[in-house]
Amino acid sequence: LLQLVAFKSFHHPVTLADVARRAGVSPATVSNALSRRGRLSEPVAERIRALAREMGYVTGHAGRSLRTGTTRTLGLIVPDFAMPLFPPFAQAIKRAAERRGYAVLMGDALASADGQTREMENLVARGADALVIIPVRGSTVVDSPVPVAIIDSESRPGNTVSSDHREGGRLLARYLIGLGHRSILILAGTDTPTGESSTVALDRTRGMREVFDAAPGVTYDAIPSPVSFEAGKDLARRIDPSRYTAIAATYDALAIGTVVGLVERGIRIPDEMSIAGFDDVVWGQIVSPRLTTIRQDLAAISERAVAIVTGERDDGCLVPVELVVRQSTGAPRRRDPASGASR
Amino acid sequence: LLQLVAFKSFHHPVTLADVARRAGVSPATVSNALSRRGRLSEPVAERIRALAREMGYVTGHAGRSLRTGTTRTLGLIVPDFAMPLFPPFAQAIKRAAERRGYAVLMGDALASADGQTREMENLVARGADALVIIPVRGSTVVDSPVPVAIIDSESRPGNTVSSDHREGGRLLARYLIGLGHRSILILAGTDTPTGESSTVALDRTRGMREVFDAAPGVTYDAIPSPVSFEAGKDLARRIDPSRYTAIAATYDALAIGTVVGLVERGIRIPDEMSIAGFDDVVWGQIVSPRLTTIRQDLAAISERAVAIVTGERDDGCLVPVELVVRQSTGAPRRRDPASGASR
DNA sequence: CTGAAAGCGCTTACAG
DNA sequence: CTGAAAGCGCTTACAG
Repeated sequence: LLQLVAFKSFHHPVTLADVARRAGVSPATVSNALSRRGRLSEPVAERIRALAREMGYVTGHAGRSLRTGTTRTLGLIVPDFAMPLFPPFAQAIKRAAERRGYAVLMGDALASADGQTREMENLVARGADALVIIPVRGSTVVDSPVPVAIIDSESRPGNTVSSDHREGGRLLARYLIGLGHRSILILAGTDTPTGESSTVALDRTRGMREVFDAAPGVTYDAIPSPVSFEAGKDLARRIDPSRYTAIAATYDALAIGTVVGLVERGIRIPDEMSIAGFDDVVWGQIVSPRLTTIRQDLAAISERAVAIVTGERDDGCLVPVELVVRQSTGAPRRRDPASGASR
Repeated sequence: LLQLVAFKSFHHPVTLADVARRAGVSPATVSNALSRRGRLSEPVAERIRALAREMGYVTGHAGRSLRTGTTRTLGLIVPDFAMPLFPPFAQAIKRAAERRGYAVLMGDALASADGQTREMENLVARGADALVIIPVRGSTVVDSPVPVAIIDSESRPGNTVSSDHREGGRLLARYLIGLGHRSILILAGTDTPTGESSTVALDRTRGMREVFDAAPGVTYDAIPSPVSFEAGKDLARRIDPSRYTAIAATYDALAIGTVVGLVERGIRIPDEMSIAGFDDVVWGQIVSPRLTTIRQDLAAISERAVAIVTGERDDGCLVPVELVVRQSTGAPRRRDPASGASR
């Protein structure tokens, strides 16, 4: 238990100069053999590369950084790692970065705008070449000395990459109407610690409103709310289930809390109430019934954000989202059984 | 949407030499003012520090690393960020590292032993001063050129820091017996992709066996299994609920899957079946009923692992665990209603 | 096609 | 108490 594995072999790392000496050439030549193809005759280069490999040479990062002024490291700041959306998001960004030979330094804003700013300074001081930021809801991203890509909503000023949250709202609204719902409750999830509304929540709500407003015979209420699981449970206790046949929450955590709260009240889902959320978070597959949701394309967003920040592209984009139908939504069975149930 | 925020101010960073010039002293003196207290007269030092602050100087990491041979960066490798235990674990390790002025480079083994080895090489090449590894279940940690702290079980050879998983098993077993359970099913969670058993699962099972073996009138079966949520759901379909009054799974995900699977079969929890797990993962608070579990002290483990790897200490330790009672366990109501129900 | 030299930004041992 | 010098490990512009 007390023995430290692998604490033994703290060999001095082998340097370019070591390899050069053994190869009988200059360090410059080794460097050229390793990185700049075509500068040396292939046989010589290959001999040097083989030797380097055999000696276990790996490029010293500090030396390279100092010389090139670049670290090939990206800083990533997420709002809060404890929220289920962000670990898979971070994985996607890491993959996109690795494909380009970049490492990623993770920052966690711990759900506060100050934390976000602190992490920005931190990561820059650590030598991040660029930053990818998923901002804390309602926060402003301060100025940065290195390139920044922001992943948020199309409504954020100066934004770069975002899911088409508004279209997501429309997709969900159309789906609910198609199922036969005519009285819908929107849990807007717009309350933030800072008081500034989350543009993501706003866009999702706006998309739903557009569709509901245009649909004859459909009524809805939209109430502001925080976004957490707990908030959903609280709300579920106060909702009048006779007034609506469906609830659309702008975040899965909120939707899941609502599901759990309503189930505790003995309300059957989806027969008495349909519920849906946004983001396709893992929790949605654990709750019973499993949650219908709008899924973001994390891989596509990450790919673009990293491409921007590494200088491959300079334009942001709107990434399509997708409706994922599960068991928490269905035709209303209680109040308007006649109205075109689709199954 | 297309505009890049903060892309403007790519000022050349201000260097030590810049500050020195403006202060009319040598770079060495600025360095001394900034880092080595007492080398300069306080007024002079303070004047230089103020100037540096005003000029926005931050220590260039590459230069410092090259000179000192140290990066003050820790590499962390987790088995799989998609598993709910690891994001909060990573947060705890990051906090422990930050308290000591270390940044952390995150590695994700993506649930494979090869991935783990690859990440080790990666992080070392990136200049990690040391590594903290939570190994993939059933994997071996290969030799490393930098200090490594391993977070696993006391049964792993060469291990350094671990929760007292065995004691956790004992705690849970005693609790179930105290509730009145006499026929218990252990879901051992010992199957791993590599075929090597997970020592964590083994220790947990061992702790439970010890207690059950010593308790008169208690019988139990222990069946091997994988550890996922899906595996739990599958198992739940095949379990004969008349044979046991309680199920103890060595991981929460497995326990939660079992809960969901049994609930789908209409089995009432905890009246007809008590279920408990290990780790106190967030999911356990989303499932209904909420899960009784054994909680690890992530902060204490992380603190020690980081202390070891930064050279503050050289001894590992066994960290106590804690029973968290929630709604998924209770006195057996069905088969032996007489036997000392404790509530 | 190959090598010697300069220099990236720091810190520390040494000299004054 | 303060400064000049050396050097950490690389890469690249330049000279041969």
